[in-house]
Amino acid sequence: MSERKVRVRFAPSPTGPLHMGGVRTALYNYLFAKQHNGDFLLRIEDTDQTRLVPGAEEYIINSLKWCGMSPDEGQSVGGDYGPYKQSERKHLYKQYADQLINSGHAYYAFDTAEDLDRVRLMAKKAGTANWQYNNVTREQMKNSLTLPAEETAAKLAAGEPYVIRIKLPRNEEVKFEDMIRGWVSVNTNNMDDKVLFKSDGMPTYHLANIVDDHLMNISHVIRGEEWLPSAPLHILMYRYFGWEGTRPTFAHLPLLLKPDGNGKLSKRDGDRLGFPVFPLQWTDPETGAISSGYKEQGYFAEAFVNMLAFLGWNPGTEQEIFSMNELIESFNIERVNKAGAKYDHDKTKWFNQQYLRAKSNEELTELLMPMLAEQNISSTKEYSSQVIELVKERAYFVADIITEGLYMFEAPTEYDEKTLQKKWNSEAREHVSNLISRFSDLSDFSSSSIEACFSSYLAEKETGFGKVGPGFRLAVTGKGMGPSMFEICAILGKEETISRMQMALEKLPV
RNA sequence: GGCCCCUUCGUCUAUCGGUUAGGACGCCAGGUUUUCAUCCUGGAAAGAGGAGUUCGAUUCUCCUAGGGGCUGCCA
Repeated sequence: MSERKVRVRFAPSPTGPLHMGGVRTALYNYLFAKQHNGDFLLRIEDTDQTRLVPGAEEYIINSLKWCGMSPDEGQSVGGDYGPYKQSERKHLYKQYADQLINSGHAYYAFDTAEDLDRVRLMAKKAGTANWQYNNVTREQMKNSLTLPAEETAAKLAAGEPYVIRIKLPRNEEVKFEDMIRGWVSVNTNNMDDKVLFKSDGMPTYHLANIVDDHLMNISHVIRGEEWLPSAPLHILMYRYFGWEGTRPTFAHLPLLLKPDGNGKLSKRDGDRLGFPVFPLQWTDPETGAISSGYKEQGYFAEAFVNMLAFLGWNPGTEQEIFSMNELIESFNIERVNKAGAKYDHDKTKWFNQQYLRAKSNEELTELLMPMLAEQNISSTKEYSSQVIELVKERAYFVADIITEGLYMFEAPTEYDEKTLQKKWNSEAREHVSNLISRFSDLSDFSSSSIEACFSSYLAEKETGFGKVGPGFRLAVTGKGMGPSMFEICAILGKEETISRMQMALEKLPV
């Protein structure tokens, strides 16, 4: 049973940007494939031509790429089972729908959309629950089951629009084993005769999905829980097609939920709650509205992926930081939780911080240099690296190094108001002035040397750090808090430090 | 409404019948720090409720409640 090569697919619909829930589904597919030396495919499910959004397909591909989950096969990469976009496979599906009609498992239905609307409306008015086209109501509808054969033939010959619906049996228990949920069972009386083939000549998800998974030799279907209710339908379809022997194993993933309130995480929650829901920034092609992305917000792809992996799965150990390779090794689909998980943005930030700290100063320098250039801040790699070492511990994002330590690159242009009022007085000015001359005499302007000089000054004046420190910091950095002043000054250098102190004395009268 | 799935600290979760119910995020307190951040130490914080099975249930079964999903010629 386990000789079959693992082949999984991520099959998004290009109706908009892929959100983080979708990315996690892709991730679990990817991890499962890689740990079994299998294939990870990307198939674009664009059977609903009315909902296509320009740029969405490209966005999906770019998102997977950013996350480090390149498909082995699929749209944009090719492979032996292409094409990998359903609209390009359109010609394939009709024959399979016909096969089901011929075997008595499907039928033509001629009810128009308006007919159905009317019936549903009437049912609603009559106070009955949602009307369904099922093994009871189909008797009252216009289809090849109720119409005389000649009339059906005539309608088809006349080119009258029709759909093909599956014909579900009455009162049959459909059971299947889900890798995550165990046995799931549904009675066909609670299911409806889903449309398999639409009047526009395109298959619906249900048909295209089953046909393609079969044709592409998919071994495991790992998808979101929203598909669980239609899984029994799919099970039945595999049976009716005679493909039960190679039917993929199913795994339905728990959903990602809103951090507050109820419901699944949706595209709107990001703006409402102040965090991105998309991996990459997205510009709506129609409205021009911009939705922020994790990448643009400064998250490392590894941190984003690590966070997503832990939303619904854990290794059972206390390790939380996992590289993609470690995830591939440790992932176990049977350890995926059943219940939905609320997204926690604080935890995401924490993950990013962990990754930031794990990076070497060299790596961070490479990331920082272009950001500095963008802001027209000139600096050498060597100098930047020193600043990184200094402020790294207080940063969550690479950009924080600039916002936290801007004064390391540029002399302050403004001074913290609160510190100014509380700590800047004639005494503080006096100390700064005195320190200027002390510093001028220093030949060794290292952190320890500055500290020694500073300490002896305090001793001499018989005063404490609290009397001198804040004004000193304000003069040099413009801030009321920050890293060690001695290290700041050592990195800035003697000349710059003294010049800033002099500037403060000029600009900040008491 | 119907059907299906789910239910341990605020959040993500560990526990595969016997534990002082563990960890992480966040929060609080103390320590370190001239300051802030970091870091260290400590703390508060959970088995939805009710039956049953069992010597013993967070763990197994059932019921109730709550949450989620689906209920389209959308995926």
